[in-house]
Amino acid sequence: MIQNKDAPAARPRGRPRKFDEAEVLALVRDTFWNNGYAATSVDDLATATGLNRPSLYAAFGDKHALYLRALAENVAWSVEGIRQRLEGEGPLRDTLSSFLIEAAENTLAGDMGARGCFVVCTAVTEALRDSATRAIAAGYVTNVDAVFEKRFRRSAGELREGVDPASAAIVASGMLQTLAIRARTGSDRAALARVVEAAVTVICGPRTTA
Amino acid sequence: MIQNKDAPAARPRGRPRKFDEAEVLALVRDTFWNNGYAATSVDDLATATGLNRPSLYAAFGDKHALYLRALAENVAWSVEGIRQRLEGEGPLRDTLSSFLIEAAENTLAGDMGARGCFVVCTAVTEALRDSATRAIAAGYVTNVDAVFEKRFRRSAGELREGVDPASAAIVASGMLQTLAIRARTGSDRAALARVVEAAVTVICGPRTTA
DNA sequence: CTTATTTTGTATCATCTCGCATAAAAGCCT
DNA sequence: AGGCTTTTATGCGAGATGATACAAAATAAG
Repeated sequence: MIQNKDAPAARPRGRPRKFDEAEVLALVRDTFWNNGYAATSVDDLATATGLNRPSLYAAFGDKHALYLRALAENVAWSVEGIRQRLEGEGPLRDTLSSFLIEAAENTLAGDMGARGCFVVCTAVTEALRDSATRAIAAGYVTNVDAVFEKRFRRSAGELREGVDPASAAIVASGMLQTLAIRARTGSDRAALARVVEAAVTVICGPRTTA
Repeated sequence: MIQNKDAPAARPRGRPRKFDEAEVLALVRDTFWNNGYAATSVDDLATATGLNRPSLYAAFGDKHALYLRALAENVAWSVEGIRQRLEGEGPLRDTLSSFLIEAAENTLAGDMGARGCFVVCTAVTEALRDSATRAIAAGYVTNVDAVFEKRFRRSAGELREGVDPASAAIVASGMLQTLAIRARTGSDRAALARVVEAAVTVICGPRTTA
């Protein structure tokens, strides 16, 4: 009873790991994100993480399991991030606009250049051959739609007339995807800003509407 | 002068080819389209086309050149197809709606399942590492935007109030992309129809507006 | 018929890739 | 200290992959 019961896992048993699992997963995710699943070799992952292949296999399973894990975590993290950034109490137009601008900024990030969205720009390619990847990607699409719809339902009065929350959500979701695609294909910040402006306009109406 | 001057290339010189270049390119394109660039081996292409590797190399260059060629042709064909399908004289809403429904139908096609759009669902992944692919994909995005914008400018009066042709084009282009992404991740025909309906509504206004 | 030219098809080569076997290392427990 | 357990690190092996060499085949030109 002198021992605390929620210590940091109490040092398991054998030789301690030299890596942090979350950190390694982030590096793995970034590598897959940059190159896609098929073009990433396990060697690439080992180099990127500083681990050697057997350590990767022991900790996470094979390449496919590693990809699915990184993808699933990214989806969960991403959907939750969207939810949080939309929950503000201000005018819907402002919330949506600043959310999309921040999203655009995220798609422009990346150590090799604008990398877009992990799901949209890498998982979609694999989705046809790999049903597990497809399922996770489908979950992303569905959940993003749902998050937008829930938020829009709360402020349904601020949507353009005749645009129901579900439709607005589909459009917002689609515009989020096009931001990623455009960033990865070379669109610059100004071009993405025009995308954001267009999205906000069709969802909330023209700016000088008040 | 007895010889015609526009005969079918007048039989070049040596042993004749046993394949049609356009047919082979279509099969190559389908293979890349299904699996993406990185996951497609030259062996896969040889099997799909019925040619052997040396014939492929001799006729088209290496795998990368083959991909770029298939991609570029698909972009040109695709952009031109969009342009043609939008040029009708009827109400913009109807033209846009039936165009998008047909586009949705196309994204659902594919011998392995709904394959989406060649550019959006395969080239985007490679775009970060490969500048040639990125350039072609960027050209697709830019040209689709331009085609939509031109069409919308012609019927600017049928756009929702406050939505300029350029913004409408960005939204239409983005919704076309999301159709591809959704199809490839498993959305069914009904779900895509809702996407089309949402797109038409935000661009042309609610249906009962007349 | 012979020669030149081009394509086909088999075989080959060097490299990459995945996944694992094996032994050394590093920490716990008694 | 000695044993137990888990991780690390080197290395290996079967197979895939990209690309080419080379000879046989097929056709036009002379």
